[in-house]
Amino acid sequence: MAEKETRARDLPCLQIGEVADRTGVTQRTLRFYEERGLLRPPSRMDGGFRLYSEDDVARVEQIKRLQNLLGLTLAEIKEMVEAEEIKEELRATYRPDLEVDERLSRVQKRIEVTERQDNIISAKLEAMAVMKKELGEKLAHYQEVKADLHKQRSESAASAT
Amino acid sequence: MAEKETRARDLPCLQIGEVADRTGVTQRTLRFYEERGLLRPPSRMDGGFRLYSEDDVARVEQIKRLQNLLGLTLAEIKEMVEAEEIKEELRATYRPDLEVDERLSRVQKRIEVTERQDNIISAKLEAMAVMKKELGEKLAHYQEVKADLHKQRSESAASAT
DNA sequence: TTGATAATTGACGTTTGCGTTAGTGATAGC
DNA sequence: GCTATCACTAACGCAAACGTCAATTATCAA
Repeated sequence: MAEKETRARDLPCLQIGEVADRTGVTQRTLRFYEERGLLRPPSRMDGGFRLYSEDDVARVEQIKRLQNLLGLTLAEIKEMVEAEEIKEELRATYRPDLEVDERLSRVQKRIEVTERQDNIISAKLEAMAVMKKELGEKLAHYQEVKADLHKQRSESAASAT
Repeated sequence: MAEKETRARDLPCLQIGEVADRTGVTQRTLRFYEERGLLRPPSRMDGGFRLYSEDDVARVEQIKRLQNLLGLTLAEIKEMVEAEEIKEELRATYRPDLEVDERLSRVQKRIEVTERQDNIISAKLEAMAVMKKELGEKLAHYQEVKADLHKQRSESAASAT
């Protein structure tokens, strides 16, 4: 049953326009990502129209997060999403016993990639926390200056009467 | 005395090469930032060599932070550092009383810019925190899978004897 | 079946953020 | 005064990440 749900999620039924609308990127961008290997070549309708799945949508969103939040290049992002490919490959070709070593090394690879992402995020989070603190202090200072100036103005207005 | 220190910090005495070394950007980049209005045109030696101050170094570092952490474009960064200009202008032409309104509106401008930065940072921090949490869960999951596989392997090894 | 949309490939264009010469002048140590 | 750096301007170059036609074909609703 879990399998059925998985299949339902993977059922490609979205045209490129809808994916574009939902993810906020252009059709051009979707084709571009495909060309660069960031998205797997989607299945097609008889006429050749691309058909995307919900998984593909999730993937595009992930790419955008890696771009916007971490500032990674598409080349770097490609490396990371390739690890996702391996996951799906693992799930598809589920040959349980014999190749345990192979599966182990792939899980290991995924662990490494995930740890790298985590390191990047952690470093950025730290630096940004520092920056936010400084900004807060700055703001407080300006607010003070502003209050002073307001007082000055009202005083000089009072003395002018 | 505070004024003397400020002047000491502003004393331009660094050549472009040293600034490049200290900030980790190239000389080309420094000239480029100047061209784009991100750095004020520095003073020059008799022969025309640029002379930077410590304040300039700090500015370059700030630019780099805004680029790397927030992913802002140079155009956006320019807007922000222009507010810094106003600060220095305020400090230089310290005409206390008369133009209180003018000073108020400039402080107000700086407050707005700072708040914008703060908003960007806050949003990013939040999104990144979510991402970090997800990554943590992912990692935990993989570790589990890894442990399972290890167990499988040792078991099949045992049954093979 | 006939428009009105929506998608396809291919190719060239654009912006950002610098890199990279090239040719010339400035500074400093010996 | 020579020479080894260092810096100057000007101009062209370039990779990344798409944008923008153009010409053609699909899909779908009426």
